[in-house]
Amino acid sequence: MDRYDPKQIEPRWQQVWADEHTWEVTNEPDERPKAYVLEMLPYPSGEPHIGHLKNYSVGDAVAHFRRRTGHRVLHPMGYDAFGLNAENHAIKTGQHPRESTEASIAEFRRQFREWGISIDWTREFGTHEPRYYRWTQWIFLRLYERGLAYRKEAAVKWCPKDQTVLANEQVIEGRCERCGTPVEARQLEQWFFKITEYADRLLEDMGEIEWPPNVLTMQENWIGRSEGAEVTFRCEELGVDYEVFTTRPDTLFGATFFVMAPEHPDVFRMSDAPEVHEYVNKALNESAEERGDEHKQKTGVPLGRTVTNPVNGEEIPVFVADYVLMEYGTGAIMAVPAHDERDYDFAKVFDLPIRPVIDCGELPCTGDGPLINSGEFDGIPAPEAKGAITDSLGERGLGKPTVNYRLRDWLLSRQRYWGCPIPIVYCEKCGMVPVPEDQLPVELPDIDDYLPKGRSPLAAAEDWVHTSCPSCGGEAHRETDTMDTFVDSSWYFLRYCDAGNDLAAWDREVLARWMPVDQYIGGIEHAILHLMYARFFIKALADMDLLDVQEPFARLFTQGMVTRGGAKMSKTKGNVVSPSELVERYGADTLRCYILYVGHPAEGGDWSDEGIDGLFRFLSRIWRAAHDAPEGPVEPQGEPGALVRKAHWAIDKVTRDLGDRFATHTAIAAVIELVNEIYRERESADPSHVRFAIATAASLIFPFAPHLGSEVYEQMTGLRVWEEPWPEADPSLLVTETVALVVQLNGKLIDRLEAPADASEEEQERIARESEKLAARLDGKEVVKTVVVPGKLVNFVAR
RNA sequence: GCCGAAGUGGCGGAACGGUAGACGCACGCGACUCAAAAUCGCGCGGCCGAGAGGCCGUGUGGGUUCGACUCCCACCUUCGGCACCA
Repeated sequence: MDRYDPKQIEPRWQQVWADEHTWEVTNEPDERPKAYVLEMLPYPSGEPHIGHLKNYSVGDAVAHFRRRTGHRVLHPMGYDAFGLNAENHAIKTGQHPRESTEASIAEFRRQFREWGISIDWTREFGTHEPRYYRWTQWIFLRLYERGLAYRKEAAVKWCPKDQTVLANEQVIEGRCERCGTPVEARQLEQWFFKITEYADRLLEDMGEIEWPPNVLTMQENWIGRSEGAEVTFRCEELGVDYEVFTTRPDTLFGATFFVMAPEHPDVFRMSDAPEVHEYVNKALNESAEERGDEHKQKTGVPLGRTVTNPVNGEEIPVFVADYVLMEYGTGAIMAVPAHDERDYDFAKVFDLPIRPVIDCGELPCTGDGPLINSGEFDGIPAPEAKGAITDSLGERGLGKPTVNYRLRDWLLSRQRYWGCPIPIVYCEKCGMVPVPEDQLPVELPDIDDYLPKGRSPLAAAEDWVHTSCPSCGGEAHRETDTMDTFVDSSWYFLRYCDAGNDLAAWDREVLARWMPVDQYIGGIEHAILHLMYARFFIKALADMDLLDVQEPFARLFTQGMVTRGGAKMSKTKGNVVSPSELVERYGADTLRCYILYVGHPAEGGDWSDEGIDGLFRFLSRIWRAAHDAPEGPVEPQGEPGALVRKAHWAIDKVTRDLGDRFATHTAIAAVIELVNEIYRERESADPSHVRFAIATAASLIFPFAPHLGSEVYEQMTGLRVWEEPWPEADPSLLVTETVALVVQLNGKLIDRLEAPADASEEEQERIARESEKLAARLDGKEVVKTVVVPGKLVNFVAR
């Protein structure tokens, strides 16, 4: 071999790592600190794309770095295997989702090996395997026992194309997250997880995790906690009290009407008029998109009734209007047109009184100011008045402080086939009965027709559906909905810790040895969905005394999305970049380095393979330097020269970039600089220095290009680089004897002079004053001030 | 509309308030070669200048500072999240 040939190098090292089980770790404790490094598990559909390569390249660099800095690293892999893609494929082709999914898994596995990712394969599983989903069902039953999984009829989001309900989190701008179809509202009985019970703890515990602030903010906004008051408006004619939620009890005196959502159960009780029925029906049949259009003019119908404003006894008219949402607050609002834009618009359309009660400028104004037209509260600043008015209502039993959330409970049932069955049976006598633990898993039966028909395709598997009641033995039928795939991925990281355990989902002690995940790595698109669900699961399981952590992921790194032509890669758009061709052409090491070099991995960007040649050249240069290297020891002999200093500089730079800030791009750039220096100095420097620099370059590039790193390091030292500790920079070699002292005049660079690195401020100033350029530029001007930055520069301020 | 991030050469991108453009791509020149590729070396923000050198330059306008890509204020543009949430 006389040129760098990844086709020879890469398979050889992959074989070594497979044969020797290099990346496997046991669950036995040892003296090293643990590090659980995890990338989000892939959703196996087709073959991996370049975004996967980026994700696992980042994670692998971290895993290697942690291993070589003395950690016992857990770095496992699995597959989020249930889901709609495989099922839709089955509808088209008749191929069982299991077959297409497992074919895809085989391809992902093959490529992960081809990329040289350092995975402990003994812990691998797919979430569609009964040995895994048995425990997903077990967790469901624990949540059920605790009242955290429940069935309820509610207005839910329905995707007419996928023929299934969706969680709120899976509706993006009124459309189905998966297929983009506008969703419809339906009144259905469904399974929910009570994530709202954890809203406050999901917020509070954000202080305990090191996550990107934008992700925390997104979750915070999603949870949408707002403090306010619950206020009672009584309808005397009906003799019914209606509660409303408001964040602005200070504006109560300005409430001039009252509005109910079309879904509010009491609308027809208020008025049975035909126009009311017509309006409600129309609103209910509108898509979320149509109804939510912000430019739409306000519509509504008066209900011919009044309710009493509790602060002043005023009778105000009641309307039904679709701008009020049933799912937030109580589904009814007090309307304050002077201080709420929506109420203002509505009042304008229906010519309702607009009464300012806060002196805050032009109406409608939502800001603060002193109260007016508010009786005894006049003059009080609005923020203060909130409490005062709420207290005064409280004394009369007509209001109290309360907190509301935007977050809704997690709707987890899906009317689809390819998912984890919900382990519940319905018995005519006993009602809803959980499947006993020893009868798990409830296995997914094979069926012929995958086409959804508004109910789960499982309902057609009659032999499977008909069963006996675990409680009384009588006739019963199984739940035919399956679980949202986000349930599967909300606990997979726990299973990796104890993947082979057939007796339990995990052994608590083993779990305690690995959890929490020290470094989690994945796409920003999961900022809310997966990352919030998993946090909820861990908290719920901790409350059941089943594990010992409160947060699953101690540190999170979100990589930016790789796009193509400005769009997210997808098979339907036909813009997927497949890594396998590029690996074929350049080798995995080049591609891995390239994707980590084009920019900080947290940044997204449009894919272009321009520049990949440069990284191939760079790795070739390392290889060739080693190939042509002189014989001898790798320990630098004699006085360390520029090359040895450069090597230590690179060690320091890569260590800081990788350890502190995931700056893989500047870390690789530092190794490139070192290699450039090797080429400049290799004729003139001491041979041992050259050898040391080459071995150092191999050692530093190893986390990014593990095959080449191993190859060159072995060639130079006879050792296996992954068994060697991470190099340490010698601080004495990071400083030089002389520095280029910058001379500035009024903050502008005018000269550079050589000065001793340890020169005192006075000496520095004296040296700088001798600058000929300074003298020429000063030209009679007077220096009025001198600023000295030790070891760096001297700035003369002159007029 | 609200919240957040970002605007730097032809391109991807560097730069604890202290030498703007590291490193790579593309491009140009040279060496090697019969030649080409590969490789090795050099150059490469703009303007003026034969050169030495000078002036301008980090989205726009202001401010703080001896000194601002970096901090503050306003604006413009792009991207991401949320969006009739009371």
